[in-house]
Amino acid sequence: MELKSQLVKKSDYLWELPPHVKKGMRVPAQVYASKKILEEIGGDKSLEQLTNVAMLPGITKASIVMPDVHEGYGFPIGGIAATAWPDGGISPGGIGYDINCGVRLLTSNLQKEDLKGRGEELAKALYAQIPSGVGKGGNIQLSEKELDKVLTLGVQWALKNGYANKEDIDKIESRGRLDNADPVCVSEYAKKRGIDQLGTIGSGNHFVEVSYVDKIFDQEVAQIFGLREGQLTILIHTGSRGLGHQIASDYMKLMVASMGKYGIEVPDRELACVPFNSQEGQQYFKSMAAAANYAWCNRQVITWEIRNAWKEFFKGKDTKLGVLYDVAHNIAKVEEHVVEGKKKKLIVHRKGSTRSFGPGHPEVTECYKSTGQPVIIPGSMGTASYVMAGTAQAMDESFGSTCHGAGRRMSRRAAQRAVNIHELEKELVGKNIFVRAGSRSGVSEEAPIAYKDIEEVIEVVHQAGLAKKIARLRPLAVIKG
DNA sequence: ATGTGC
Repeated sequence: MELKSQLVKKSDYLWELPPHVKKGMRVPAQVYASKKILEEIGGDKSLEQLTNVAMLPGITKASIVMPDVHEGYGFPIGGIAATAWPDGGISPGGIGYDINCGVRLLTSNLQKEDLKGRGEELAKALYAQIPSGVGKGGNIQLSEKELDKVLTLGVQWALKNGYANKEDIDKIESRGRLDNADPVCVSEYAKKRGIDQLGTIGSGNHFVEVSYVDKIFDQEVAQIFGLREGQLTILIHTGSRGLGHQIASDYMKLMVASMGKYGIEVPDRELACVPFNSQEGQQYFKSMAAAANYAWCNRQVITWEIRNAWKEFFKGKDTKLGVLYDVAHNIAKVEEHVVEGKKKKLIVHRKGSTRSFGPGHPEVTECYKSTGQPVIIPGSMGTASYVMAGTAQAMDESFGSTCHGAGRRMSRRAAQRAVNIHELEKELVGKNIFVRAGSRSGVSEEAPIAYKDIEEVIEVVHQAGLAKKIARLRPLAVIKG
């Protein structure tokens, strides 16, 4: 029977496939969605993948997806899989090819009016300053030894080398550094691909976007986050580039080869995993941490590039740019969660899913302790993005996780076919949004119709209590690969 | 996502 028709309604925003729907499921499969979102789910392999994930060794409580779910490599994108520490499975497919793909939000001291009539000019100025595109290198020359330091130190490297302010560090998830990173576990080829890509955006759905605060939903929290209506903000969405991609490829291959040794069987090779505490598991985890550090460093160097361009562009004005927060949405972390009343140490895979740690959590930075961590959710190109806050309910239900974006509803190819690029460009200009991109086909793939409605996705996680709406941002200028 | 594929 079709999986979708077997979904059991648990609440207005939560649906479940019980373990008996498919042989081998160890836990239920859960979908956070409204009725409207549900209509768009299941046209691809995402539900099949969700139930496959429920078969992972050591999977705890449930295999979970958010309303932005869509098909991914083995695991669905928009999902969370927590396995039992120390010997539950760790799977590169549960993290994705772009290790520590994530989003950073910068806040300015300028208002929308300060940009009036200069949107296109700003897009050009930023495009000139920030390298982008597939396979593109950047302007920073690293020696092999320095690259190893980036992999080990993350944003600490950026601070030591003048690309970061001390205040930035506290406003980055895990302070921009995972200390278990080990460059020895990273292949020479992966390093070669990463050595000249620090400070670059890449392509696909990666971007730098100048936006403004269009609406505030929670005045008190917005004030603590440093947000006010009309304020210019900047979103950075990118990850670990060729380096992370190569690490993912290297270890997916290794895990397929070593899985049998541990007696692990999974329904799809793309779910290949090994015990977290096995030699291969640890090698991957240390390598993944190195890629995560690279990605945080990448978003930090891009911040530095933007700060330089901003200073020049708004000469004579208050050009200070602060970091509101930086989140990873493709990563695995060892975390403690309460499951069935008991504290448990888990390996939490988030693939296209964002941490949403609530108020008072020890891992939430001091300045946001009272509000819960900032959660930054980018919408599709030309639509809104959201700033949310983590909740206690997310800690109870979804291992402290929420969605990561609008989520595709059309494949890249389908989008290319469906979108008339000239009309799309006209439409964006009509909305006063200036896009500067290296590839026109790349813009088509990212057209808003290729994505779900961000408003609906946000409403689901807000109503479900997994994150709280704080502010909405609207785009003004976008830089893409 | 990715110097875009077995």
